[in-house]
Amino acid sequence: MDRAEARERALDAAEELFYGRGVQSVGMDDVRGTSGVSLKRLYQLFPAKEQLVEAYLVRRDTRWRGELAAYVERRPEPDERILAVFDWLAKWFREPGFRGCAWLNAYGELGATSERVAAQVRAHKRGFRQYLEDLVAAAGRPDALAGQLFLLAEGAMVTAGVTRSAEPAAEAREAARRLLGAG
Amino acid sequence: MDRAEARERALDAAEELFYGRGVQSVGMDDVRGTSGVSLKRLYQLFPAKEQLVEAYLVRRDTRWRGELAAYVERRPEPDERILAVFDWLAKWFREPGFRGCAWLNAYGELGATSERVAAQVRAHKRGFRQYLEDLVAAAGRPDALAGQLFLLAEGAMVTAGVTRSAEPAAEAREAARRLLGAG
DNA sequence: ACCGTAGGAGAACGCTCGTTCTCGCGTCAA
DNA sequence: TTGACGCGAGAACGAGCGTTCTCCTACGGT
Repeated sequence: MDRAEARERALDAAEELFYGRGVQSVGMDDVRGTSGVSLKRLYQLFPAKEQLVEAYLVRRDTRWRGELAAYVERRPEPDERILAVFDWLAKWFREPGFRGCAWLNAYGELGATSERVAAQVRAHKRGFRQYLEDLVAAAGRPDALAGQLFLLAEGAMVTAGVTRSAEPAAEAREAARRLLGAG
Repeated sequence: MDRAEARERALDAAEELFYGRGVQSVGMDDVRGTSGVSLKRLYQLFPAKEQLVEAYLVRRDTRWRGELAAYVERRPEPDERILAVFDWLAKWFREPGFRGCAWLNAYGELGATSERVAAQVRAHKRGFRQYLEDLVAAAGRPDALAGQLFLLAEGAMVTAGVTRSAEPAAEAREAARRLLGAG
């Protein structure tokens, strides 16, 4: 197992464990057990747990936004693309093991104590919001709409996480549809 | 200092510390130091830290929803009342020391490990949502609107917490106004 | 064959923190 | 006055865990 593969395995384990059980209730020893990467190697790759958390959030951010964009861009119409964001959320919420937004969970746990984690969360949310702004601009809609869609999406993620239901995605989609209709 | 006063002081300290720094980074010894209530007394009043957290969330829920209702009910018009919810959020977001929604923060920190805390969070959100449903019904608006307003409010709280800005309240208010206008 | 090095397993260390215990003082009933 | 009790201060205990260290094995180059 070379360095790159060890890194991937460590991040796979970190993602599964941190997202599923929360960061603080997972020890480095759990990451070792799940990944098969020894503690020594883990600390060579990530000098401290905080940096493993950061790397987990970075990698997940890339994949999350990539999958969203891939899904959305299958729709040809600009207005359809905007609504597709909420369809994708619904699909995500229904995945087994869904436990809310990884970044908001991490922020609740570590935002007050880790500046690196807080910065990652802000970067992810900024990226998502920027993506919505791009979709809104491409549809020739007013800028202000993007912020409103963003709030609907955030509310849906948080509510789906707490209530363990996919329903908020449909509610948010309907609200978005009405905002589009009225705009 | 009798039992009731000790309880209030303990909860005052718990609220200040848990909300300001997160639950996990505050020790029972910090609560003792801030409240002036001895550890022995604290453990008489709350047999475990988890129950102090629970009591903190319960008491804050009562006050939070009470203050919201008091603010909203100063407006006579039903539609105005709905929008007043977002004005109140804006006021809350601007308070010094605002650090996001206490319940969502607690959920991110403890939702995965404490069923009691998770239940309190769900109860609080259910109560808030029910309040919106009442306002919507009183305005003669369709039920579905309440869920949409709820998502806007949740999105605004979460975004205001992460970005340390009151702006999301105004964005959510504008979206709500448009949903009302279109409904 | 031999040495140097990398890496794995897991013990060890040090700190934090939830919870309990000890001790000593003040109070109040009889 | 005395003795039982409640309580505060803070030490003590024990578990969890991030991080480092020790020891041993395996292997690659000469």
